[in-house]
Amino acid sequence: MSALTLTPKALYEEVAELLRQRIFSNELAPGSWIDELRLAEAYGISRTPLREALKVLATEGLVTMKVRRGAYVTEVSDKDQRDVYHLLSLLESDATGVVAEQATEVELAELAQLHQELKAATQNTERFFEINEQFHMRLLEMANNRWRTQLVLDLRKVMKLNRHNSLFKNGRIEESLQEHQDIMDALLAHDAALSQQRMQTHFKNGLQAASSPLA
Amino acid sequence: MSALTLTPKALYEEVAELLRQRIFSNELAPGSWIDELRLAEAYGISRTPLREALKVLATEGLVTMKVRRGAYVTEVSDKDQRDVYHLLSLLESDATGVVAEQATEVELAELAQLHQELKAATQNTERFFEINEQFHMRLLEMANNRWRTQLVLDLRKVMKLNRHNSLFKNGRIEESLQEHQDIMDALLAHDAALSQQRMQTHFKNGLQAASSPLA
DNA sequence: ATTCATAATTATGAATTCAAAAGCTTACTC
DNA sequence: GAGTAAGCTTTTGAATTCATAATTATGAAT
Repeated sequence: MSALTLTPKALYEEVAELLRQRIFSNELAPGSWIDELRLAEAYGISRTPLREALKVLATEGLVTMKVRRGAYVTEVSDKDQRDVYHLLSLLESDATGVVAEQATEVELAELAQLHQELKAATQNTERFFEINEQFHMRLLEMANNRWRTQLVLDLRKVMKLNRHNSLFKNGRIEESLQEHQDIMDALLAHDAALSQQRMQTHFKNGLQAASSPLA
Repeated sequence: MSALTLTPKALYEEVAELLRQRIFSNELAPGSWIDELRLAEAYGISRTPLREALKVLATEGLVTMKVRRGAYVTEVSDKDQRDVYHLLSLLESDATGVVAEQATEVELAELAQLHQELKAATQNTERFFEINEQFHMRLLEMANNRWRTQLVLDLRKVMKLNRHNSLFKNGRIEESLQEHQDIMDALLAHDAALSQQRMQTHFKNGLQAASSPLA
């Protein structure tokens, strides 16, 4: 028997997630205004939960609210992009240090497993990207600070506002994989400082790879 | 002629701020449920903007929403407290390094001025706390990364959920002031690494001072 | 007296309605 | 033809209304 309706997520939450998807897919482009009536009708709901969702997205920074004008998708400048990326680097490197120190062998084995899957996915950009994100998020969870995990989740959302993120500089995937290998090695050796430093390098290289900050 | 109604803040924003105040003042204690009808009546508004405000606070982490149950003030455990504090230390130290490198002499003079005011306020705990916060926030703004500033703002809100934060271990004010002096010196010398490290020390000592993490 | 079932009450979630501001169209002036 | 003002339309903001889940109260049975 399957557990249906475990916690029937609130409607406004579901709508918020739908909107995020449309924003990340660029269907709702940065700078474009959000038509409440049109969207509510399209989703077959009233404006009330939609407006609640918009306020959540505004707090996350994905949309900007103007009084009596409505909401538009936030435009992130190149500087914003770099600023957010800097914070991701800071937070995730810190988390990596914690994991190197505190993770159990079982947890490290799980990361190693994800790393293996990553290795196997170098031919499939989409899948590589996906597993890469899994690896990063799983590591964060192991670092066991829900606030940091939440911050990183939110910041990654903002990064996704820029569409050309999913493109890759030539050879970046191989480079990225090697960096992951280096990180993995340092983690398995429980070397906190080295793990942290290598994660930092990983991010630094990701930024230099013009348009693929998240791999 | 004064500029009234510059941007007549949205009602839900004003309500959110009122709720934050009540939460920080412990009038709405952690764990207690929020009665929408009662509050809306008390504020003389309908439930709609109140509910929007609650969703914002939920995204900030100040309240927790349970489907079909409503919202209650988030309870932050000791671990949460430490976790959030760790992130504040990380983010603010990083900002301090940036300021040491990039701040103009005019900006540093402004910080020095705030430091002087801090020095003059050691007899007034309330005021010391206030200026201390001003110093930290002004420094953050100078570090010029609006995303980091926002994160710190949100995290500091969460810290304020714990009431006994405003108490001070004996002698902590003098200690804190000296640490600020050390930070100020390093900043004026444009020594990024040292500034950063001293800010980290400042936070570390703040945590050890049992119940006064933010000074 | 305690427990369980059912009815009444209350509170939340969401749709609908209403008010008012912003934007747009049209017509008029120069 | 450009500019402006009046009125019309659209859209947002907020109150109200409605539906339903959750809680509390009531009462019967063991």
